[in-house]
Amino acid sequence: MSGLPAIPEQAHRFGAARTAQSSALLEDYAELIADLLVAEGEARPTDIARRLGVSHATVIKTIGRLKREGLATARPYRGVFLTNAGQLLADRVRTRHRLVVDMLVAVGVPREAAEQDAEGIEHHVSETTLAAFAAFVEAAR
Amino acid sequence: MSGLPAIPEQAHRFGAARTAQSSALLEDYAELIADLLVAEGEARPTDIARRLGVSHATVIKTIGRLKREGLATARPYRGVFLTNAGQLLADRVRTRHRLVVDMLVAVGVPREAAEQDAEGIEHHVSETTLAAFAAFVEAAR
DNA sequence: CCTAATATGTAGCCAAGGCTTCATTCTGTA
DNA sequence: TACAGAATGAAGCCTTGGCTACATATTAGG
Repeated sequence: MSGLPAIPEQAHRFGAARTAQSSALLEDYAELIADLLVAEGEARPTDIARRLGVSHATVIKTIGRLKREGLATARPYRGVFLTNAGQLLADRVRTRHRLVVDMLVAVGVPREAAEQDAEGIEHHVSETTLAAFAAFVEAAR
Repeated sequence: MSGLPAIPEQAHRFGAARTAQSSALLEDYAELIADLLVAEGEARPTDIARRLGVSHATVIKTIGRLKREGLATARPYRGVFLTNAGQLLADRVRTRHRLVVDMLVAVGVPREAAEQDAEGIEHHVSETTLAAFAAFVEAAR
């Protein structure tokens, strides 16, 4: 009863967590780029770098990956834009992010800690879990 | 009101999430090794590999890192053991893991999804948030 | 309109965390 | 007890996601 999970079960869980992690960075970029486009009208590598707290070179390299994955477009010195796929991703991520924060707050987590922890948690919330959060937050209002 | 967070604020959040991620793997290993020691009396690289769903070579390399960080000891062909620091980490991680699962279940997440998502979520739950979870789960019982 | 400051991009380095391949050591059983 | 099969470890490769340093392009002020 208190033992370990079955091996295939446990291997699958860890594998899924690794998969989620590998899309986390692209999700963060998509959301941030979308936010910058709304707030500032443009998304420049330098601004992205400042907000992520990394060097601009790192950002430029990652933008290349976003392009390879069909999520963004960018021309030299002209800023970054999202493709339809990128915008869709950003929308999903933003909705999920808000819901995670709301859920944390609803169970009593202080706002500031909720905002902080949501930044990492959000990437590991499945559709099933998200639906449960939505129902819970709704009921708690 | 609906704009972006302040830059230092946001950079700090992303930075903290990256830091949390970098300790995630060691936390998983510590917890799994502790569980194997209890359940089987020993923690062999092959068993660890099967449960994580990675190759044994990857595990052996990571065990080297655990040793470098003072969390584990291992002699060739003799299995892996935890140092005091490693055992402490494992205990903390296990407690946190259970609490995350319990909280998810308490807000209505199906058990299976809760177990799955907790595997990724747990690494991003701060002490503050953990305390709130504990209070919430307690009250919900 | 020139020039200094800023932004962008390129190159090359590093560690982490995967992998496969191959050599070596155990170990259980015929 | 010998040996086949399983476990272990080492080596070398790959991608991600960081970094610094340097070169180039853009832009804003005087």
